[in-house]
Amino acid sequence: MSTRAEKRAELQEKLIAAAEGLIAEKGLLNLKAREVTGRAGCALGGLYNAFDDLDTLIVHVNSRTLVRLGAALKAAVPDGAAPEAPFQALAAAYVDFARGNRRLWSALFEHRLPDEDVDWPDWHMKNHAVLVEMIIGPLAQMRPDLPPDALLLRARTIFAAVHGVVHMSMQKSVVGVPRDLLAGEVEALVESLARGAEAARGG
Amino acid sequence: MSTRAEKRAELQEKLIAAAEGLIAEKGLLNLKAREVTGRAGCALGGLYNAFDDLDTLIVHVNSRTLVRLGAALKAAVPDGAAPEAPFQALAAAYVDFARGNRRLWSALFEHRLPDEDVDWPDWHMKNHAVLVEMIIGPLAQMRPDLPPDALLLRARTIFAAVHGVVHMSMQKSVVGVPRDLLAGEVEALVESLARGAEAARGG
DNA sequence: GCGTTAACTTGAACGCGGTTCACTTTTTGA
DNA sequence: TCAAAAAGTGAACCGCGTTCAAGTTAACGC
Repeated sequence: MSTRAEKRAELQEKLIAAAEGLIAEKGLLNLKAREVTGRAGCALGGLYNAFDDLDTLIVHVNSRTLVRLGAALKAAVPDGAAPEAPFQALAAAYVDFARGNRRLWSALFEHRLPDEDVDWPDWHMKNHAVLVEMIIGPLAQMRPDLPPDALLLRARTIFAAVHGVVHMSMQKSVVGVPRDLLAGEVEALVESLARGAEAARGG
Repeated sequence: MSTRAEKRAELQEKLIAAAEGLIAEKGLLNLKAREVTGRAGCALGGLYNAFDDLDTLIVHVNSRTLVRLGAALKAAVPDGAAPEAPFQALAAAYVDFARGNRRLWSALFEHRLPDEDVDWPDWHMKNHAVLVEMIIGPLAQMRPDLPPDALLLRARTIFAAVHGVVHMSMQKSVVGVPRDLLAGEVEALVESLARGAEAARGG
């Protein structure tokens, strides 16, 4: 009976669940190691043989959130490919997810690694890529003139543009769009982008 | 001789300058009270009779950055009003400022107040508003059909969209546009938005 | 089984860093 | 010139991430 690896995995799971719950309740900024281990039912030090440090634990929570977000986006576009509709569906689903998972979603972008120039683990980057990959398909249909690398680039830009509007609205930033008008503004933005793409393909 | 207010103002100025320099060099995350007061030439406690706390000092640095940013944007649009040119000029100036003041610019958006639901001082909100107000003028020319409040809303959306692209590119976010391609992508985005607005005015 | 070893668990202790505080020095107003 | 108020000072406080020495438990060869 290899209880060793099992118990380790169990503890990791409990810690991730505890951290996830605490972030959802109180925000990433108020996440404390002692509270996480308390809720997970282990000693303070236990965190540090399950994970390298608190940051790593947060990355795991974020990856889990990204998986859920990816699933929500996939569910939003019904696979029957129409030319422009997927954009609006994706954007709307993104807004919905952000609103329905405010603090966990914020944690995705609030979290910074302590050292500015070391980068994230590969598997986490892969999870992030999902966000952009969903856009590439529909975009390729609208812009058959663009080569693959330009498509990827443009997809990132489109994602970042939509994300920017959502992000500034969600943190009640001074210049953000009021929350109840967010969906409408994102829709207008996406329509603009779609029209712009249309025009660019033609010209 | 009223040295009282003078010396207080001098110390505040030295603290702001010190914090500004340290943020520019090492980033907001690495700003330490002891280092600030050290550089400003006062004791640790001195910070706390010049400002309420370190957060307040950071807000002052940020406001100063916003003023510089506002000036850079104003300088970019030559006051001779053309219909679409100002958008590209503003966006390009925004990109330039962000690139040329990376850490101070990042600090504008990284900084969070400890309590999630108390809001910023009025004067700081006013400084922030500048970002959006610059957009309203040109936008009003392109969209004479929109009433003032809709213009303000749409200006916020446009700002947030451009900002989002710049932001994700500047922090080397996983899904961000590579830095050297940023200017081009922002230009393409703004062109899309402009075309979209054009089309919307017509229809 | 049994002993040895390696891994895990634990909570006290460490170190960093923002904030406070008792104390001294300076400025103010009469 | 003097009492009261303000500002300056740095040691001490405290929250919090991380480490560590000690005790406990699983793993594996015999």
